[in-house]
Amino acid sequence: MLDPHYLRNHLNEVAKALKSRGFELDTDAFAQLEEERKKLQIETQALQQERNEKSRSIGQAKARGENIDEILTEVATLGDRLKESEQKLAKIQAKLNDIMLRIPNIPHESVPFGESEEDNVEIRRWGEKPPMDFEPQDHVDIGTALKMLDFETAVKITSSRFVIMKDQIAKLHRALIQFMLNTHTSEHGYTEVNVPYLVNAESMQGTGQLPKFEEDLFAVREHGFYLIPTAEVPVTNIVRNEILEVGDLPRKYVCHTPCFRSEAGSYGKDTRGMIRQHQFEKVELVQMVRPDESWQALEELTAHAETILQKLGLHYRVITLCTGDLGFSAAKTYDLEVWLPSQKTFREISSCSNFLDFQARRMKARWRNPETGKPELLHTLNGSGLAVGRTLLAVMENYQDEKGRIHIPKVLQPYMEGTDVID
RNA sequence: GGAGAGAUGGCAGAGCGGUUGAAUGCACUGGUCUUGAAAACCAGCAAGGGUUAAUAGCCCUUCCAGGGUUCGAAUCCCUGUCUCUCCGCCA
Repeated sequence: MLDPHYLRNHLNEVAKALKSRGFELDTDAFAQLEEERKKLQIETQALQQERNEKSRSIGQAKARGENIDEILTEVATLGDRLKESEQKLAKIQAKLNDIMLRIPNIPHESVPFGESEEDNVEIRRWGEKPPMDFEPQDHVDIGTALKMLDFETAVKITSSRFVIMKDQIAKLHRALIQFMLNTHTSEHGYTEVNVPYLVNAESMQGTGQLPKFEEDLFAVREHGFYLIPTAEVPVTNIVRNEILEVGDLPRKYVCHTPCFRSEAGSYGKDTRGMIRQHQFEKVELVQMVRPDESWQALEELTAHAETILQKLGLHYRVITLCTGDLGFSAAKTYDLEVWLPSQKTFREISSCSNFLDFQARRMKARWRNPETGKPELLHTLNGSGLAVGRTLLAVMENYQDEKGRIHIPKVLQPYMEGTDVID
């Protein structure tokens, strides 16, 4: 959520910035609602003040043993007027709040302007394409031939966009998780957490999935829970409604969870293989930091995610998302894209974002600034470190040989009990 | 799932329907004392919002959440959520 104060006073400026990411803010309607709110709020508070004063004088008169009939008649209609005013105000505040919750974050000034992913800007590359003097297969063909990926049975059990991993592929998948968690905890200073996979609506609102993106989520409606689309939701909400002391910052969490996405609206997109599944696993990095440290934290967090790709020896590039491709809550996002030989292109494997105080304001996540002594909103960041399913297929494709075998990167071999090739 | 108890400031913990936004302790901040620290003593210290140029005043809201009773609710009533104890079930 944007700062309501700031929005009110810089309405046109904000509207212009939001337009760069394709969001139209109806400034006239907002300004009018805001004016109404102001009038009603002043009126309501004046009535409340009057009630408080009269009630207090009744109490005092009674204590002195005086007659209170006169004051009581004065107050007779006050209750009804106040109630009416309060209800009107509540209604308009709810309306404004709903609007506020649906306004995306303002892109940071360093974010390149653009309309779609076409306009994203590559900022660096690492590594090289693996040399292959044969036509590379995709992970579906490799995994199916090995009888270690089974899409058909998963359809029987559930539906499309699910998969069954078996044997050495399942183990490789598990090895990747362990490797990522160990790297981030031992080398990057993150604290490992294990969190609920079902969350309530407040948590979803806190990180920005609700109210606007309900159709992207799976829900357990009879309990009012949602399946998490990313560990970002439960992990970031750890600090919801908290005031952290300065010594408690930064908080750096790493968390492995399954992620559940309905993929509404992506019909026909990436239908083959494990690129886009309803259920996939991810190791997520989440940071809560002092506001003056968040931009540096974004660079560090991105580097932490990159470390995984580097240790795995996977060729990748880093891009800055342009204004039009930016996610709802993010002020700036770097995507890591890994090379996929079968598609002869780079595909997203991590997304690292600074949300500034956008999520923190929704969550009331604060820290006590020792300079002012007052609670202030903190900044939140997160990034995949990495998406495990996509990393798995990147390893399968980049480390395949002409016989359809998969060679295991050195760093993973200890997690594979010494296995160096899957065949 | 059944029975009972509870939910108050960063934490612990009082609180008669009427200056209670809330005693007290801890923590924290400032000061005195001290070579320094500790201790002791003194003082300060909830959050959110409105108005405003203002981090000045003034005002409003908030004692789990949502309703209700009342001129007035932390205090009374109803509903929900959560926590704890016991029983049942269970990885």
